[in-house]
Amino acid sequence: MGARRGEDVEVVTAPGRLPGGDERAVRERARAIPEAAVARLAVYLRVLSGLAEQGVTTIASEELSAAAGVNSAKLRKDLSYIGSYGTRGVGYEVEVLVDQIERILGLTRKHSVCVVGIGNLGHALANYAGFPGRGFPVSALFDVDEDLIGVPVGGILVSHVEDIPRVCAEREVSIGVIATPPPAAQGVCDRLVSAGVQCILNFAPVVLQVPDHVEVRKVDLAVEMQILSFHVARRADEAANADESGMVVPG
Amino acid sequence: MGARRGEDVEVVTAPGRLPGGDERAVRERARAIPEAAVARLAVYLRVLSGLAEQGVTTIASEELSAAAGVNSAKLRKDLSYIGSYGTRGVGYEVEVLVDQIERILGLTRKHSVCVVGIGNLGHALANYAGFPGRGFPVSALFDVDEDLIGVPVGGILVSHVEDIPRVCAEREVSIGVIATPPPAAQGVCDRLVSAGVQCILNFAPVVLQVPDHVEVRKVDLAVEMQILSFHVARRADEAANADESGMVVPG
DNA sequence: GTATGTGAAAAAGTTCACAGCC
DNA sequence: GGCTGTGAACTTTTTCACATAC
Repeated sequence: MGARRGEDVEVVTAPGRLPGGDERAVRERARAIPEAAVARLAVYLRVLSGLAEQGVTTIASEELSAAAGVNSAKLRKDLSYIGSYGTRGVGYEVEVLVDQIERILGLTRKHSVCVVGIGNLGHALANYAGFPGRGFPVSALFDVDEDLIGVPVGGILVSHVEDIPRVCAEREVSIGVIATPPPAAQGVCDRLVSAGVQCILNFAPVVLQVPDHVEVRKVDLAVEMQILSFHVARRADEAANADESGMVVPG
Repeated sequence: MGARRGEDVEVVTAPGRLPGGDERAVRERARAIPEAAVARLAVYLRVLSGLAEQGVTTIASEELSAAAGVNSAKLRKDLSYIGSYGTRGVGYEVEVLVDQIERILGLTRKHSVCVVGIGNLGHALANYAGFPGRGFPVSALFDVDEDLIGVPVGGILVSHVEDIPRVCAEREVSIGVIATPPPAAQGVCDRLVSAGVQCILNFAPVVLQVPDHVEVRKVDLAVEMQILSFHVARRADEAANADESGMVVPG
């Protein structure tokens, strides 16, 4: 990522420092993109794809950031993590950004997905044909319900949860989506992990315990609702306070 | 690396700084619970409710934090934002924490929810009878499809999107859930806002534009998948690098 | 003139470590 | 002894502001 620097700002290595691990740490850090920035890059990508479809070829940070709901400094900083692809005085070429973000996010390869738990939600997920933002083909479905096994959902036959290891290996599943009832989630997770799945998207309201090398992201409806509830409450408080211009709060 | 700030750089207020709004800002800050902590409080609440059901009456930060998937210092800090309800040398009373967290999150009152867009996902959401973590009754459903209007889903009749203002007012909806196709989302959002809904949970892959007083949270499948994809890719990179530096890669 | 890219400052969030209380 | 509560240290993330390039 050839950000060129006039001079090498040599890190004046303190003389007593770890010799071996240091360089690698530095390289890793240089390569590292903040987690928060990764999430936003995905958003920028979607906005950019939309723009490309509309025939927009060039865009300035100000405009792109507005469309993505962030401020322009943050957008530029985020983009700077992946390289320097803009033109000063002009802006960014939409197509270039799309390509670069896709590269960074690893979207140049396909990631097979399996969905475990074909209830209401699992059904909905399986039917998101090809999963939002193509590149994530759903290639296996699992449930424990005998009545569902062998039934096609969104074009894929449901397999039994017991077969997770075999089926996931065969179909090279790299991402597992858990949409089971809470009590089943940890067990399913363990099976996925032992099947070699390294990334899990968890919709079950449970905190999954996984080994370090497995990445879990969770989507938690109850938590989201409660956060909103908190904001409703706070707003009510603020309104009350504004009213009184100050003092409050009994235990 | 030498940038330590050992001594108190006394904040000699630069004479050019805003003096007026300062006090209020300070007071607000003192009262404020970090956004990140709010999300975790909701998780603690769930874990605690489970414990209470199992008859556990007292728990130490170490154990509770393990169950919630965070470290104990963070847990204690988070709890400290809502008050001091623990006993040194002992731990926390489960019931007390449940009550206090519920109070802070505003769960002592009910929040009526409406779901807009009764497709696969909306259907699943509407059927989450009473919504995860009771206290969020679904009290209205909306769609544009004439064939759906008047049909009961999860016990509630679907209304037309045009009726959002009237129905939301009647049923005192305080949280709107958007599960429409992307192109419809902003329009629906505008309607919800004009109906006085101040909190929105958005499942549509669009960045919603709302006035400042409206709180939006989004659940974005595509983004979640892409973040996982990023981690798959990074892992692959790391494996390649480790290879280079002579490490043994596990199968 | 205009808009990027980026050090440096500020803010937010996390972890440490230990005084204080049981 | 054991565990909470919390200032202080540290880390990460965001914002500022401007040199740099077109």
